[in-house]
Amino acid sequence: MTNQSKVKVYQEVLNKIRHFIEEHELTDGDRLPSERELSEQLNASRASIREALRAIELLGLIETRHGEGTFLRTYKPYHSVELLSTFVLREVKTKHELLEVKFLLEQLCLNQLLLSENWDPSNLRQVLDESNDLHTDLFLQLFQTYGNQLFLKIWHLVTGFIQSIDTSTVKETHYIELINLIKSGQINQAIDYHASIYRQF
Amino acid sequence: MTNQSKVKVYQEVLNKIRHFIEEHELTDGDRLPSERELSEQLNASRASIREALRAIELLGLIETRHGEGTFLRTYKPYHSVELLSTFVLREVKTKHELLEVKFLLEQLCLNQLLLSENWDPSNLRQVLDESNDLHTDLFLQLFQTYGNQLFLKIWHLVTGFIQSIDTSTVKETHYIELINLIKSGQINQAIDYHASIYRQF
DNA sequence: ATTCGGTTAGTGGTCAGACCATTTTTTTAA
DNA sequence: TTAAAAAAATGGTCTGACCACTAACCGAAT
Repeated sequence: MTNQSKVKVYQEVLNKIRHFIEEHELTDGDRLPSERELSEQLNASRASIREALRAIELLGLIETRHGEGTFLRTYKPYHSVELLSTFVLREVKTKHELLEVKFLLEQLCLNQLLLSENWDPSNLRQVLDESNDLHTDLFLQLFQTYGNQLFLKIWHLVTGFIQSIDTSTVKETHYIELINLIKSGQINQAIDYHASIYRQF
Repeated sequence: MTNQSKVKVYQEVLNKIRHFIEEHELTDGDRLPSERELSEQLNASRASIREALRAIELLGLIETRHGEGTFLRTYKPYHSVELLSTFVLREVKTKHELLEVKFLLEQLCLNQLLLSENWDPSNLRQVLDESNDLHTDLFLQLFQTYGNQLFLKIWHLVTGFIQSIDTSTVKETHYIELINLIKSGQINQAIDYHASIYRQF
């Protein structure tokens, strides 16, 4: 007898929905049959249909609109990252590791920007003047400049976690100095300075 | 009036479960309260509880055993792979972002190992000989060697998502070469070689 | 006292049906 | 013709029921 024989209804439903999408060649924005229709067509209770839909909704594969229906949606792999991270981090939540990863990501971002030829650091918006959290807003802008959404998302996530367990802040003057180094094009010095800021932890 | 105001019950439940896990410091293998208990404690119907649990089950965060209960489980990014791949094959931009982040994380790992003085690359286990996925197993070992759990988990997460949308593999010989470079201590060359592997994408 | 076997309580798995909230469509009335 | 009202369709949620599986309990035979 096989060990993992029992396949749950909602799993079956997922497969059938998959096939349905392939058969009908549905793409982004297209509407799936209603939950009640699916219930009949796939021979499962509406509760099971919903369990399946809720699962792929959390994955970010569909979007539901009350009163309208269920729609395919552009897949965003990092849709559920927030949720995942909370679970993933439950054993790992040491302050040191968080800070280290955050630092490494930021340094990596600076390095990558340094390597890209068409980056003009002087374009950094002056909006930073009105910022309450210079560090976060500065790197938010840097990550956005680099352009990789996932990269930004991961950093943002780590940053959020740190702020929830550690409220210590760094003197603003440090970041003003860092910003000046960046804007004047001295990226290597900026990277060193950035590292020095973290060394105090 | 806000547009996305309505938060669904199952999403609330997910948050509450998250908090529960953190409060009670549950870890892999620990049991969650039964669905009926959760239903009472979290003030939601069992149906909603199940929608939440099914969702994170699909993500691979929990495991349910009929007649026993619901248990936390080591996160397995490979879990929902087949499902995702069918949905995801369109939309290339995110794939590129995923690959880029994966590459950057790996390069970062190599770089950090290079910087650490007490690392002896010759200690790389030969177990890799029996590997089905040289790349993954190699870097799994490297990340473990570096020792930052969070760093490893993030990489693992990204890797899992990538495998769900891209089954293309790289010739084993490339990794044998890479491993040789690492083991012989030529880390800088290894980093270059690693980059060259990714350039083909 | 020990062991075997059945009973029972707890748990996840599934379903049917009801009602609400929101949106769309249809019908009705001005 | 048009605007308001009603109806239908759809997702959101809850309740209660029943089944299948597991583990713990308990009594009877050894």
